[in-house]
Amino acid sequence: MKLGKYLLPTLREAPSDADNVSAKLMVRAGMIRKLAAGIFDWLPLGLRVLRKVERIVRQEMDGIGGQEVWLPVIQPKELWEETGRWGVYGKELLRLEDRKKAQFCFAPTAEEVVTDLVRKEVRSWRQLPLMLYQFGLKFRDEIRPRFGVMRAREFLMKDAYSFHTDDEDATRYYDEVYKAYSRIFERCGLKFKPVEAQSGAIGGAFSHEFMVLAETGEETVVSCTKCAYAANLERAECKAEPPVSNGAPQKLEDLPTPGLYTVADVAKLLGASPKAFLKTQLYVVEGKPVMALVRGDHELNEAKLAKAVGGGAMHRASEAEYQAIVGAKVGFAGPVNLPRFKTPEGKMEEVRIVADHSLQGVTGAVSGANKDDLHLKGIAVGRDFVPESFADLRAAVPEDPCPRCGAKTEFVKGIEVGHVFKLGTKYSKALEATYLDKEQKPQAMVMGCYGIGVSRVVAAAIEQNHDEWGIRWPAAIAPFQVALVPVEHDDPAVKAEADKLYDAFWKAGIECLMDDRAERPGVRFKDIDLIGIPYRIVVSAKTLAAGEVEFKRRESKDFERWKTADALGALKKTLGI
RNA sequence: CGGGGUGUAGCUCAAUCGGCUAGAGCGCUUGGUUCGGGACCAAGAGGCUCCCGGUUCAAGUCCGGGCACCCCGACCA
Repeated sequence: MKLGKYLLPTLREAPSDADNVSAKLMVRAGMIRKLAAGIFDWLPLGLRVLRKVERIVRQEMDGIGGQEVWLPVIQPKELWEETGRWGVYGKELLRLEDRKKAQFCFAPTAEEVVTDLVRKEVRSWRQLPLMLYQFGLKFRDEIRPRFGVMRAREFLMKDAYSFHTDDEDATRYYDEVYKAYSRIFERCGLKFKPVEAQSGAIGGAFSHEFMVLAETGEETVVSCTKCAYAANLERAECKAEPPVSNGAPQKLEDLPTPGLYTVADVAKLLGASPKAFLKTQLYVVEGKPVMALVRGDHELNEAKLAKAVGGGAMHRASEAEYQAIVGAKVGFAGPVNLPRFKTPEGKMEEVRIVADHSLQGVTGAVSGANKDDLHLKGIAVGRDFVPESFADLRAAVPEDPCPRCGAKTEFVKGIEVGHVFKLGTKYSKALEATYLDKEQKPQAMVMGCYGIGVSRVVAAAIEQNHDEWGIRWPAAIAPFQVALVPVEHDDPAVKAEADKLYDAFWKAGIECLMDDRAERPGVRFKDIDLIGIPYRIVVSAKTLAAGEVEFKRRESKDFERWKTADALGALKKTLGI
């Protein structure tokens, strides 16, 4: 490719709305342009990188027996109603209507469609296992798109779905995909870490996320400094701690606390540690109130709470809901003497109480009294109230030991680029995707699903590989392998040599970008650095006089001189081909 | 969806208390001098000042309404 006619609009300054390093650099390097919030044009240079990543992913998917398909982005409502997700997916699902008023959505994922295809076309155990994958445009109407293509609304995803006769085979295959994912991110030149994850809206038994480690990542990973344990903070387990000792069991007593509604305020009044408190938070799950309790010095983890209460639509109680449930101002709720509530059907029911497992056996605790300006002290868990269950409810902190080996943990930031789920039979049962086993009995297929944010990988690679001058592409995903810069563009000898090398490189299968613009050398060097081409060859009258060209690596300040006749061979050696 | 902020040339930004023909730098075009790390000189092109309405002799500037974008909190590859 020659730059003179290549659509590569590089910018000296980043637009003010580009909000992180990769977004700024992608815009400056002429890879992308923003069309609307979370929606981007991909220009030729950006698309080349995207395709490079895509090719690596495709090779690895094919390598584990995947078969590429192409599924619709416009999907009928009926299919989504069969799995119940039309109702639960929420506003993130972009819904559309055709001229006949039929309802559709723009694909945010494709479990429904692929399972529908398989249920119609696969009947026998002999056809399993089967893995189908695609590169598909996805649209998720994110509340707040940001960070360029890293959290876009429209993005390119590789989504893969596997179908198995039984759980054992699905688990075996999950492991194969896991390994293939590791190879993909390695080949892309990324420093990454697979971590245990929440399965979220897609559902399923267990899952892992692949995190690209970068300071600017949005995810927090809890990682053991000794063993292999790593988990998304949302999911990081906390071991039950022995009950804090607050002295001998005490009588339950009123504790007037006018205007003091935070744990910190009341602790100060009492001169007690926040550990002696039962921190109370109210949620509404499937329309019914739930009280969640953690120790005063801990924070609640909503994802864990959701799991503990059995899933379903959940939101934190609003101020009005809170007051209706406990009959007191916010800050004065507690598990003791909690009033019953009236269900929509008019029945009176106890409010469900779930407590963090570190609260088991605690005595002498303090909590709200469900009356304005009043707390209770001397609470004994189990004596004064009995929670429905004890569970791991709190958010992990860096001080927590590793739940596997007990060693020190650390928190690191990551960008989620891939996610593997073991789905089980959630979708196959809902959509009746069955096969006939050897005894001619219909059985639900066991499924797995596996995603990679292809466009996000591009941004993540930049977050991890850049310097003050611009991008530094890992060789495997660089848009071009080498840049060729003829310094004196109007010198016939220089031009002839550059053209000769350019042709020879392409003939040898080396992707070469020649900057033949009539710009001053400095401008062209800056642009080549900005767009991050790994290697640069400069042809100038000066070096040509010695029958040489100059070679430089993007990450290095040093130059090499190559004889023009050896340039192709030397470059091939550098590229390992 | 709450809370905060910003919309002026392709990009980054000015424009005093409401007052003259809305400016600068970069980029773009033409000519010239330059030519190994974002050169210089000269001449140009380029604006529904986000949109609609209002106040005023006068609105980029004030008021009302909308829209877009960005930032801080709940979802996800």
